[in-house]
Amino acid sequence: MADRDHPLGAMAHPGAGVLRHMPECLALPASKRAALIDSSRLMQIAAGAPLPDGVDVACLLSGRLAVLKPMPDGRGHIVGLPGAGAVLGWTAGAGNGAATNGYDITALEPCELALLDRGLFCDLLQTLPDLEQRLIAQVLDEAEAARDWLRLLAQPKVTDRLAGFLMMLGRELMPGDGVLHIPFRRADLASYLGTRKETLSRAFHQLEAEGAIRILDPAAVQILQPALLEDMAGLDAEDPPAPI
Amino acid sequence: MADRDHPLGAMAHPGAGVLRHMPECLALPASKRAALIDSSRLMQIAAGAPLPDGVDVACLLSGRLAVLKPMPDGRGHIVGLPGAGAVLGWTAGAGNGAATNGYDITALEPCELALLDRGLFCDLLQTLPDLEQRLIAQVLDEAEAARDWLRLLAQPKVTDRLAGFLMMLGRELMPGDGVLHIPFRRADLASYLGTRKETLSRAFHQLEAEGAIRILDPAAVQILQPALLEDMAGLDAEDPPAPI
DNA sequence: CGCCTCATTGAGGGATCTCAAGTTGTGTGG
DNA sequence: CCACACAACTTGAGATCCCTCAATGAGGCG
Repeated sequence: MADRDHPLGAMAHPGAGVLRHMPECLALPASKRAALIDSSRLMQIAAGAPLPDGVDVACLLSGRLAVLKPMPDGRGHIVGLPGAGAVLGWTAGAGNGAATNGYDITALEPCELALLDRGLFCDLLQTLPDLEQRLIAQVLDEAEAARDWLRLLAQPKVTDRLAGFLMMLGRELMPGDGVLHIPFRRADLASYLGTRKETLSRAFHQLEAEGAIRILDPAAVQILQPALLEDMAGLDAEDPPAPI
Repeated sequence: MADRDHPLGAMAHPGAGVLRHMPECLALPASKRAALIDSSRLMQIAAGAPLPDGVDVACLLSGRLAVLKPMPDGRGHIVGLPGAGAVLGWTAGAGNGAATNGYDITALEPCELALLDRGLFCDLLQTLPDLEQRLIAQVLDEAEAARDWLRLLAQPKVTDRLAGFLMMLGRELMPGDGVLHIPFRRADLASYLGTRKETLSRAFHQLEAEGAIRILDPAAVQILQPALLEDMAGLDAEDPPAPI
């Protein structure tokens, strides 16, 4: 197993902080749970920092990550925004490679990760079909989310794509006051949305002019009319309908 | 179990045709395999026809399907193009609903499906962890493919998106002569690629003018310069690089 | 302050959308 | 076989949107 003098491995009760947040997708019988928690270590990642190498199986306790697909030009393309409860690296034994399966993973906010022992976790998978089913459901949810991104990017107008992006970002991330923090620079967000930073900037200000949002600073907007954003992002009626 | 007088259930050796094509992802011990094949029925779907209601667990033996995510306007958005070997509906027990999990599934070509017995299949899943791992790998591959679609749709230019689409469509579907059948109407394909049918038509003819393809008829093109298409679809160098 | 990065704004040209008309191919009925 | 209707694709023209290049703020840092 890994060394015990990990940056955060020396704390007196390694499982205490983990236990407090352990997500429901890892609900387990008490004995198993205790063993898993006992073998876990807590890792914290600063906003903007990448997932360190060597992370094997891990569970995201708090914060939000960005999963980027590496591109030939050295940058990445946003591909998913897993939140608390996501389990990383558990599929590696299923035929893939490392914990991140070849993706770049970066923290969008300060994140807490529970590093789990692979051997123990794989044992749990084999003995608890229920756990495996929950993790499969998680993978299916991620695939579903990727398909929502597809629908979003298929909007012909940049302003509509931005509206959809804000809705997706806010769906699980927005506090009550409607203030949404945008954890991307303009150039990166533009790349994800299939446009350029200048056009994206204009799209932000157009949404503001239409009263849908208010720009607090380049990295934060207040959602004023979610319904308006949904309209722009959603349906665009076209020609007469027809089957394939 | 289901009735035995299914349109194709009355054939003398229901498993014979299935056995011939049974994909490797369903490789099983001989006895299990025989039982599964014995309980299966063969279904054929014409090109353009939707997957009939009531299909539970099924394995695609030949042909290609389109998975469409239903949209508010009644049309769907293309979300995946599973080919032979895909297993449908096996995740329903994992928390979701029907065989198609809420997607519209349509045959792009004449397809052969093996309809499997759910109870038997679930038993197999529980007793053969290897099988489940292969199916999980399949789900992960689908998620991966959805992410490729994301990259494709993030291209700012319609011609580039079309080039990428042709590459994706041809990756597993192209015969040796490079003639690619396009199983979508212009308006639908335009919707999937985030543009309009007129612009898409012009993009096709631009690709032809550049010598990358030759338009045989509206539903078939010959790929003349795959490398050129890859270039257009692939990398688009942008501003100076930077982390998130 | 100088220097850097990032966001914004402006201007011009190119790409795309939209509406409209023309073309092709197919099936139907005489 | 031909006339016709119909659907899908193509082409054209003008308006709009977007990309590109360039210049200007705004903020952080030595």
